[in-house]
Amino acid sequence: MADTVRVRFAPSPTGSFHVGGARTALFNWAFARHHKGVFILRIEDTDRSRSTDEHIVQILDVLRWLGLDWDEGPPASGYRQTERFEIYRAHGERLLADGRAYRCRCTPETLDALRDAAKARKEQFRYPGTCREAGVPASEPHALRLKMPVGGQTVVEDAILGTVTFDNDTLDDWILVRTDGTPTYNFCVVVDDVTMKITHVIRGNDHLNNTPKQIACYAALGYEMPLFAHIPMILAPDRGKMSKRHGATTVEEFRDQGILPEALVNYLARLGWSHGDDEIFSPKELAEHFTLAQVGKAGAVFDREKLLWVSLEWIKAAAPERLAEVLTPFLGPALGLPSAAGAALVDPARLAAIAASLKERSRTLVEMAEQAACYFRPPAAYDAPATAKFWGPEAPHRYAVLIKRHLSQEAFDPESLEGLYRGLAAEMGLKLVDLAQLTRIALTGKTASPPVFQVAALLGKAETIARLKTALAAVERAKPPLGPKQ
RNA sequence: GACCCCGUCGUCUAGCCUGGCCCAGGACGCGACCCUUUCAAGGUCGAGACCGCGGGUUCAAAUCCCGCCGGGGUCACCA
Repeated sequence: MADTVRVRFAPSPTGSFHVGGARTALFNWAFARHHKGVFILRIEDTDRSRSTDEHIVQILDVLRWLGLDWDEGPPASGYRQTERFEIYRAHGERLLADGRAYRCRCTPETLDALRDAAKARKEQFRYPGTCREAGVPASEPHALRLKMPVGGQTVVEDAILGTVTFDNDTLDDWILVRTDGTPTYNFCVVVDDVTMKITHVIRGNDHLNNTPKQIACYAALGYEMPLFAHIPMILAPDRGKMSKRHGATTVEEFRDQGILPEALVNYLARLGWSHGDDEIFSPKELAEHFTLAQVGKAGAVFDREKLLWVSLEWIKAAAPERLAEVLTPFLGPALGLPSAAGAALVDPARLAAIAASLKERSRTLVEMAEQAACYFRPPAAYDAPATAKFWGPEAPHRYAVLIKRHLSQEAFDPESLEGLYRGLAAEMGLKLVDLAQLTRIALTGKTASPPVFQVAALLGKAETIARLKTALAAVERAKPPLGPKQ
């Protein structure tokens, strides 16, 4: 390919950042990186009433969080449509001067009436071209319309869908510039893509029907067309549109749920794209393998379960130090404290060790933080099924022995502790599990936790013994010892 | 309604272009077993798709052709 690949992601800042948008951004990014091209971020904020600066900031934040770095775009100027009105105006004038566009004085009311009439006759409405040859003078209020070709067909050679054909007679003279002088979306897109020298337009399937209109605009302007690639939509489990009703839909929500960015990127990539039987891809591998030819045509249902699996895979693969860092903000909330409180709770090294003990049993950082609670405070209560099963008549005696042995235990690392327990179990004629579960309940309040010896080591000798004593007191309260021990 | 797109296990998908290696492979989820101080993780095995339906073409079709049905998208002086 002689020319450098230039692609863009062009969100409109009118709402929160949807995962569908994230995937479109991702495919563009991966395509650009794969071809050593340029990834451009452009803000489509022509809709001034709905566009807000907060949404723009949000878009930049999310893209950075996802690791989808752009080569051109904000904060540099010139990448927001509101900054580019002069360019659109000039192109509109040129089309008018070339006779490729014309002034139209039909009012929205007139058009609505025509639309209703067409609907009553069960016909599809198309602008009848009333002003096409009317030579409406500039002095009159007017919109600018593009002269669409009459008869024939417009063919879209889509990199994903193949050849898509539209009859020109189903297309009408659409509005380039409104009566108030503002350019319409379809016009801006064409002008922007052309002036930014976009080579491949990779966008959602919902834009396919805009494509023939835009192609006519490229032709009228005398510009070369980019290649188009329309990617399939992301669907809800009922195969409809994804909405809040189905749970999380925005990138921020997944971030708040404790999904790692590379996990979300990985999952989104596999929604509609594949590389053989491979499932796990780092962003770098994505860039390496991504091709439009391997993007599917059918819509893909968003499956939260699989996302969680991918998330677990990335948590398992993450370095403990990194986990400690990203886990910190989740700690406070998990302990019922303000989110800022988490940072003061532990030093990074200890938190890294904690994260390491939790990584293969946490699908999200939220789950990890919840499971980490036992490292920061004694159990608030003992799980009822657990005590029912393990706090038998012999429990007080065993706790007493455990406390005594822990007191005389010097080395408090997992291996030494395991040795202590194994020796003790043999001595008492018990299975390791009989002792281990008692300690686990004392330490965590539950029957499920990371390996107990690891938990005890992380807690330290003093805290471990304190919790064993608390548990002993609790068993005795619940079930007074039966006669003399031994 | 018109136009456009899509249709392989519940879900994501490989295979389709260049028919036979596919009575369809992988992954998630599900079930069983193994491992094991618990839960996970890991390992092994299993259930699960008449390749939307119906016709063709062909010695041979998930793969090519036609029709149908189903789903989705778009039909603004919104983006």
